[in-house]
Amino acid sequence: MKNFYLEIKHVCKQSGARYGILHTPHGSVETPIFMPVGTLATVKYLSPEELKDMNAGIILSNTYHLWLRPGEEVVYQAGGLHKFMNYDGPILTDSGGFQVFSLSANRKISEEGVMFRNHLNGDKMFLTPEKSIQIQNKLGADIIMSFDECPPYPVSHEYMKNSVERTLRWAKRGKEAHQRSENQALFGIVQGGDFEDLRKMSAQALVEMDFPGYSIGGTSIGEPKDVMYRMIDYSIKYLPFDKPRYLMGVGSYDAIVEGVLRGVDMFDCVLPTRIARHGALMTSKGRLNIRDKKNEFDFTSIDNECDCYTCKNYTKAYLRHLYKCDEGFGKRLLSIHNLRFLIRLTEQIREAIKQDRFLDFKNEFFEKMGLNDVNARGF
RNA sequence: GGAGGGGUAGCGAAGUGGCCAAACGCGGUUGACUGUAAAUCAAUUCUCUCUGAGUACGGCGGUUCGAAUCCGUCCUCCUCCA
Repeated sequence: MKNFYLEIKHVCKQSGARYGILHTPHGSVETPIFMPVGTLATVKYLSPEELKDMNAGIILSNTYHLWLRPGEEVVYQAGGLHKFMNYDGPILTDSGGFQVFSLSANRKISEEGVMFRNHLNGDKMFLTPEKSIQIQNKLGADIIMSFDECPPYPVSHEYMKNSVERTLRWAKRGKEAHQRSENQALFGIVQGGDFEDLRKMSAQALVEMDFPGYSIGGTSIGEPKDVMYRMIDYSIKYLPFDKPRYLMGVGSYDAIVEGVLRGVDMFDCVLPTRIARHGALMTSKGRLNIRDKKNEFDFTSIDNECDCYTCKNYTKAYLRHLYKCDEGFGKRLLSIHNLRFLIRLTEQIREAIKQDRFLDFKNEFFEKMGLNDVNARGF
């Protein structure tokens, strides 16, 4: 499609990491990019204006959730997701595939699709690759996802092989059902867990089908970090250079840096917003739990290196107070900070790539964050 | 003045002879959270020289092998009647 493509502007001579511009029907964004998640057509607690202010480029929404409420027909008649939620930047929708994993207690997977009971009232629902694409066509995001199975980690080679093969057939079916390929970019999703041969098979088969972009799925579901990085390597080596690569569900700052090093262009994650609502913050000195008593009389900002609205205007003592009183404004301020932290991180990453010093940047960053052990939990 | 009902850990509130350092909720302290079933979940919350010991269920004194639980007495709070 003409109005969707990745323009690779620079490859870091030091690291091989890439800087680019992703063109979409709703504007262009720089990559590598971190995309905030707004499952129910809203990034929880934040307005579109606030997202713009923090330089958020693409935001996510979710097929499964919008299918249940308010229903894709409502969004369609509203004029599509952009109009419905008043966000004129690029939007990406996930296919509902991840819910097959996260709601796994109530589901049954077959060749045709997935039978499951929804989380709202237990109604039986049946989602297929075609149905997922049809819903996403109606929602109208700029980037949409194939309907995949995201098997848990770990799982046997046999199970994973069957799953990957089925997910490939689902990708093909979804691609054939896609009615709006001129203005919605459908991504294929590489699966295969920690098995190199299956990642290879998955990636090569998807490339054969020729998608405008490729996602790497099945990561950040409980596996150790070094395994996650291996999964990325196993996948990316078989993906075309000129197409965007999207690492799904990854949003810890160390994994973003490691992902970029391996050639990832796009990241999304609920982590910054969810942990913000729970009082945990990403800072240039590592993790901070705002609830802790040590912040009671601390009248400094969360992070003196941060340029976000929250850090410019509010103290830890005040934010702790709002948190302990369960005030929505506190969740909003903390969400703004964490999102801006990751977005600013990607800005720094892009700058370092352009300057051919991304490896130096990575080493300095890990040093600063105290992340010497690859599996240490920076976040 | 009379009748009745209460006083349990920071607060509320169960328990009414041994399984009670005392359920449960709130509050407090801390941890977790990765394509959002998440304003959620978990741990911890009398003291200490802590796989044990010491104090503790309004105060004091009894009964009993054993009391937050039974008896006496005092203090105190609430409701109703005068």
